[in-house]
Amino acid sequence: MGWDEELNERKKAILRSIVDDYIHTALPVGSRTISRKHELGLSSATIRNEMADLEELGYIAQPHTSAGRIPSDKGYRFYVDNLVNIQDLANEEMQQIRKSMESKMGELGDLLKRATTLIASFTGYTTVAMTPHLEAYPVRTVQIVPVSPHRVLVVVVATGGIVNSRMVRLEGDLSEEDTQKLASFLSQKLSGKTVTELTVSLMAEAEKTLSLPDGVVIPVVECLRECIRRISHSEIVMEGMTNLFNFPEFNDLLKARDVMDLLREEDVLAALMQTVGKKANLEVRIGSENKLVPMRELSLVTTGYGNGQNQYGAIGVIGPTRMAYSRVISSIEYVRKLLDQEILRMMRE
Amino acid sequence: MGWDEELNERKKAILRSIVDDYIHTALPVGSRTISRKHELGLSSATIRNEMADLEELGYIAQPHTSAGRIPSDKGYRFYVDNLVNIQDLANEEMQQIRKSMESKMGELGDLLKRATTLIASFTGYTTVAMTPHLEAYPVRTVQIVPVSPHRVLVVVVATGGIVNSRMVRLEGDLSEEDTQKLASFLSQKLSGKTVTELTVSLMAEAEKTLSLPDGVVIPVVECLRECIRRISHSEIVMEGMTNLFNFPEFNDLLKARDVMDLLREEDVLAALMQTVGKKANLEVRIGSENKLVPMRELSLVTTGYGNGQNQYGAIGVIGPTRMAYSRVISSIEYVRKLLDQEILRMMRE
DNA sequence: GTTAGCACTCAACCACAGAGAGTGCTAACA
DNA sequence: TGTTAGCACTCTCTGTGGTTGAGTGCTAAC
Repeated sequence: MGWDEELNERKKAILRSIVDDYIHTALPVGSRTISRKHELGLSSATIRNEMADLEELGYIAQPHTSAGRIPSDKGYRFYVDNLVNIQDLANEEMQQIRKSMESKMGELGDLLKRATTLIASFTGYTTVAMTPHLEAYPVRTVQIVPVSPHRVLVVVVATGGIVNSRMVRLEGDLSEEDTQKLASFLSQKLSGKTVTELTVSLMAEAEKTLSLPDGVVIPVVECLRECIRRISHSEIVMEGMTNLFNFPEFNDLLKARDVMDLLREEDVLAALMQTVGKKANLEVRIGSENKLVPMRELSLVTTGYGNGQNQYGAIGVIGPTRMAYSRVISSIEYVRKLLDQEILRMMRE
Repeated sequence: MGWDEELNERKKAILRSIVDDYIHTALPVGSRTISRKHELGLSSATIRNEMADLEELGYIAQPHTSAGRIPSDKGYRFYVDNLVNIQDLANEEMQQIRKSMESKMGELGDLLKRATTLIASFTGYTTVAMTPHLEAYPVRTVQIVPVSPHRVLVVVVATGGIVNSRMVRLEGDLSEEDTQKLASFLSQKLSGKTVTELTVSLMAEAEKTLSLPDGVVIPVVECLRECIRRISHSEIVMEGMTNLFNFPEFNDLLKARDVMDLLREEDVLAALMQTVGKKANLEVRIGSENKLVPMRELSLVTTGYGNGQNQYGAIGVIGPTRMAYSRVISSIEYVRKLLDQEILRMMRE
């Protein structure tokens, strides 16, 4: 990318000024504004000339002839890659986040929820988080707890404090002893497995090996399958959805609806975040860089999180392309750091 | 209420026409429209006279001098109490609902979610449901499942298939045997209790009676408390939130925001629904009849549900005061009937 | 008691002018 | 040669005034 040569220092400074200004006014910014507000020691005329160049190169655009310039997606991209100054959060802010993240009896879900809420309130945008996949969490044990004569609670414990349980009704009776047998059989078969190997053959084997009463194995295994599905099915947490209404770009009710509809669809969000999950690093997708059509006017800042090895969920911030990238990046990075630590702690236990 | 005398048959017919018309056009309805569309055999002039009376009595109002009339809250109230024709759902519609509600391995949460989705899609409004209180579900047993050396899963089973479980980390060791002892102690103490009697004295008693290692009882009881809190804390399910955007009354972005903010607050919704929970019957709150300020321009149709005795949750439909009351009432009533049946079935097992 | 007719009201729509912000271009300047 | 002042030009935005049309209330006739 010959970008470094394409723009001299002065052009970079002007582009930065335009983006910075536009990010917090949402108004096209003119040459005079820049020459006054930002101390570049240049007259508006000079800046006009440079802006004409920047426009020709595609970094900025004019909504109409007599308006100032707004950054294009390419402009934002350059800004994010080369110009943005990432400032650490203020000390009190970091402290506030740390305090909120410290959990006494944390389960992963709670923790993520808190992290998401924090980022949403610190950035003022919509924040989404996804829990890790099943692959990240091999099954540790399966327990079966008798509840009433014909009902048992199936509990699946995976590594990392992940638990899911579900009640199931049995067709036949199940003695205390048989319960035990079935549970340890299933535990043994599934322990360490990360993939759902709950095939028909497993059921057949269970029925043959254990000689249990009819109408017991199938419901239990079905239930187990559902539990594992729930663990593996990445859960989506979202906070600050209505934050987007604060921005003038969504004053148009039609656009607002589109975005709302997008955010309402958990599947879509999940798909969106899944593409991130594998990578740990911070990623910024600006406007048209997004594949999803309704996201074309939005930016998405994401990062994976996890224990530093292979298990990753993802967090993302969604806002207008005119996004306070600096603030978003520093917030999300800091929260992610703490999140990683907490998870590591939880896994170790 | 001298309403029956206040309005003669003709006035009632005209009021009904106005409400019916306004409900599906959202446009102020004029005298000519009524004399043409609805077959009352009256000229527009006559209707104008009657409308002047209805306005004086407060049933309808004029947005401005040269506009038609729109119903007032009082008008809607009269309509709902005296004029609305509740029509049963079509046979295919009922069948569709029945099919969706039939659950194979139903847990209450799933069932409610499905019911809510159904009503939202049948009415086109926002639908909210609340799970029943704890009082409805006495604790049956407490189970403690060992997971790893220092971690156990606490499971609370209440009547009616309600289960909640939560992982807790222990400070000290807990043998298999002690686990058993503690669980049966807690089960015994809490069984049948509907109120959380998890006082400090209980912990003290447990520690004295059972002579367990340090750092075990307190975390477990804390965890138990949390489980019970979760069961008792009415959960809110909502569907079709964005449906409201379809209505012109929310074209104003400011109003839309207000409503969104209202709906986002689970606590507020919970409070709203809780006032309904105790009563089983259908209730309609129109506009200003609502206590909550942001609800003053909305209507809320609610009904309790349960097993016919004392345990009630609630379902509600939220929409503009200009709501298709007939359709909403028939939908909600039908779903509630099925829901009651399902719950009764679940409780019996 | 009902209806036709008429004058009146008022929101909604449109056209148009003026203001203001910002530009591109030219010519002067360092 | 790069920078700047000046100027004509463009285009949005705002406010104003006139017109249209729906709907009303009132009066007088049926």
